[in-house]
Amino acid sequence: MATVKDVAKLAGVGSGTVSRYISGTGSVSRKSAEKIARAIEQLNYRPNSMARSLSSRRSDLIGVWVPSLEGPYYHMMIRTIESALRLHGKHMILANAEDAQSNEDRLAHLDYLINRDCDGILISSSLQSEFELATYAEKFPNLVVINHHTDELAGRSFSIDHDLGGRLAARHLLELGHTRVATITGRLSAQDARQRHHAFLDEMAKLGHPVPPKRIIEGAFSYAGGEQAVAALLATDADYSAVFCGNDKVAMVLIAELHKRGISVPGDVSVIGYDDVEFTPFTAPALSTIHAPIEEMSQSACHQLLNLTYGLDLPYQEHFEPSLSVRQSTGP
Amino acid sequence: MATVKDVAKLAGVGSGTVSRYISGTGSVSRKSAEKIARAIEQLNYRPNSMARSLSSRRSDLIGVWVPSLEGPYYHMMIRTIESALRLHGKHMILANAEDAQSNEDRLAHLDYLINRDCDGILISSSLQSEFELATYAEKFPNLVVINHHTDELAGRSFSIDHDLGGRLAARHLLELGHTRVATITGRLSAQDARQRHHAFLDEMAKLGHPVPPKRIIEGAFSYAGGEQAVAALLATDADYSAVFCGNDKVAMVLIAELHKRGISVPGDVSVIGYDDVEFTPFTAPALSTIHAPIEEMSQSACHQLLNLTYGLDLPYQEHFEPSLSVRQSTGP
DNA sequence: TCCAAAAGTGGGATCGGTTCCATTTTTGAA
DNA sequence: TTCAAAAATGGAACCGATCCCACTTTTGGA
Repeated sequence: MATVKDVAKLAGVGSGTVSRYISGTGSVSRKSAEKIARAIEQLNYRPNSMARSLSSRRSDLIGVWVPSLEGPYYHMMIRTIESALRLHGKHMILANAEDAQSNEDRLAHLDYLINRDCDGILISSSLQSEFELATYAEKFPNLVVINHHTDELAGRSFSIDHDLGGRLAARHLLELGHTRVATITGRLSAQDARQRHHAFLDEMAKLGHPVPPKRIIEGAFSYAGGEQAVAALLATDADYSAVFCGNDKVAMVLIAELHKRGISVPGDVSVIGYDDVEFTPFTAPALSTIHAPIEEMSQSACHQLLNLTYGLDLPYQEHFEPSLSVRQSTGP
Repeated sequence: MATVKDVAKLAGVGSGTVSRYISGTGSVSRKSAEKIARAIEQLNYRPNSMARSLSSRRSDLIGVWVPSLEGPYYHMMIRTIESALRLHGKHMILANAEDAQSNEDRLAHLDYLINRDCDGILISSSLQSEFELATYAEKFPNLVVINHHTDELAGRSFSIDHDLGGRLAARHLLELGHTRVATITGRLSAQDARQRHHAFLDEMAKLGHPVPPKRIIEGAFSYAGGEQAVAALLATDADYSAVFCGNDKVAMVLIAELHKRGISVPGDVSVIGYDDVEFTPFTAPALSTIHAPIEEMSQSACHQLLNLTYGLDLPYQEHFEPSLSVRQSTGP
C-alpha cells in the first residue's frame, strides 16, 4: 500500500503538501494539486484511517448505546442514525445492552464504546437511574441522549412530549365513547413509559373517567413482556371496551391474542398503541396509535452531536410533539 | 491521558514490558506485573485504540454491508452479528445501501467500509450480480457472504436451502388440500427469492397442481413492494384458496389487506410466509411460515469471518435447512 | 556447584498520517 | 518597478501504541 511519502515523492512535492491537498485545509497551488492528483491515481493511494486518527486525534467514530434491539423501535433509530452519520463521513459503532444482566454490565457496554475512542456518543435511554448519566455527561462533553429529558443535559437531550401523547390517547378513546378503559404500561421505571402512563391516567380522571387499578397492568416494552401483560389483563374479570397499550409491540401482541380468542377489534374492544413503528399500518386491523417522531428525534440528536463534536452547524430540535394517528383498531 | 510510557516510568519498567503485560503475549514476571497493574490503576490508564491499530495493523473493526434496514429480517441479522462480534472484542461498522440508486452507489457504500480499514467484511447480499462479488472476494480474503451461495466462495458463503423451503411451503398447502394456490414472490433477480419461488412452483407442478401464471405476482421484499403486489393480486379475478408469500413482510401486508376486505384467514384464504421473523407469532392470525435460521446463519458467518481474520477456531456451518412452522394462518 | 536453556527485560525503530514553522514564492496595490 | 502581505512549501516532530532484538536474569538437571 502506498503512503503519503510515496505520493509526495512521485509528485515531487513535500508530504505536508500532500496532506494539505487531501484534507482540503491549507493552501496548495494548482500545479501541485494536479501533480498530486496524478500521483494518487497512479499509485492507487488511499489514506490509512488509523494513522490519520492517531495523528489528528479524531476517530470519526460515533458510539451508539441502545438498551435493546428487539422490535422496530430501536431499529428505526439505528437506521436513521446510520444514514445521518454516513452522510457526514462518520461511522457508527453499536453497543446493544440487551444481554446485560446488571447495571455494571450496562456500564461495561458503554466502556466498550468509550475504549474505542469514539469522538462522540449517542445514548438512547429512558432509564434515568440506569447509570449516572449526568456524571458521564460531565466527563464526556460529546454525549447526547435520545428520548430522555433532563434539565442538566440542556441542549444535549432529545425528547418527545409523552405527557401530551398519553393525553391524546385518553382523549381519543373518550371521544369514541369509551369510558371503561384498561391500559398496559411499560416498566414504570422508564421515564417515557411513566410519562405517557401518568398523563393518560390523569387525563382520564380529569375528564371524569378515572381508570381503576384493576384495569392497569404494568408490563414491559418487549414481545415477551407484552405476552405476559396481555395474559394478565385477559385473566382479570375487569370490564372494558378499550385498551391503551404503552407501545405498539404490546398492542400488536394484544390484537393477536384477542383475535385468537375470537374477540373482535375494534368491534368488541378498541386498541390503541404508541410510537407508530413501521408495522402499524399492517396489523389486522391496522393499528391506531400515537405517532412519536422517532426518526426526526434521532436525526436531530445526531445533528447536534455532530455539531458539538465536529463544530458543524446542522439544524436540530430538542423537543418533539407526538400526534394521534387513527387507523382501524379503534372505533365507537 | 496517560500513555504506556507514563505507566512504564511509574512502574519502573520498560515500555515493552508494559505492552507485553497488556496484550498478554510474551512473558512478564510476577513482580513486574504487579507494579504495572498498580501503575495502570493509579494513572487510570487506558490504551489508545488508534495507536494500537496503527502499530499492530489491525483495526478490530468488521464492516457489515446490508442492502436494506427495513423490517425485521436484516435487523435480526445485525443484532446477531453485533452480539457475536462484541463477544470477541470486535466492533461492527455498518453500511446500509438502502439509499443507493445505482450499482455505483452500492459500491461506494462498500468503499465506505473498506476505506475505514476494516479487518474483515460481511456482506449480506442475495443479488449475485450486484457487484462482482468474486472479484472483491479475491482482493479481500477476509470477506464473507451471508444468504448467498457460490461455489467460488466455498467456505466463505453462508446460505439456507431455499429450494427445500419452497418445497416445504408447497407440500404444506397441498397437504391441507389447497390445489388452487397463488404466490407473491420477491424480485426474481435475487437468488434467495428466485430459489424459493422456483422450488415452490416445481413442487406444486410435480405434485400435480401447477400454478398458472395469472396466480403468480412478482413483488419485492419490502412493505411498499408488498402493498403493490397484494393490490395486484387482489385486483385479478384469479381464484385461489391459499397464498404463498415470498417473505413474512409481504404475508403480513396480505393478511392486513384481507382483513380490511373482510376475507377471513385461514377461513377463506390460507396464507403462508417465509423467514419466520420476530413478529410472526403476533400477526392476527399468527403466521404460518417457513422458518429460515437467519440468526444461526449470521452467527456462523461471523464465526468463520473471525476465524479467517484473527486465526480463531470458532465452530461454524455453511449450509442451513429451513423448516415448516405451522401457526394459525393456514388451514384446510 | 555449574551451565545451557528458558524467561524476562529495556528501549529504539516503526506504523502512516497531521501539524507546525521557518522559508520561499507569488500577488497586487502604490 | 517596488515591496509588504498572502500564499505555498518541505520536512521534522509528533501521535501512542507494538515488535524486534540484543542483553540480563532465573531456572533446574547433571
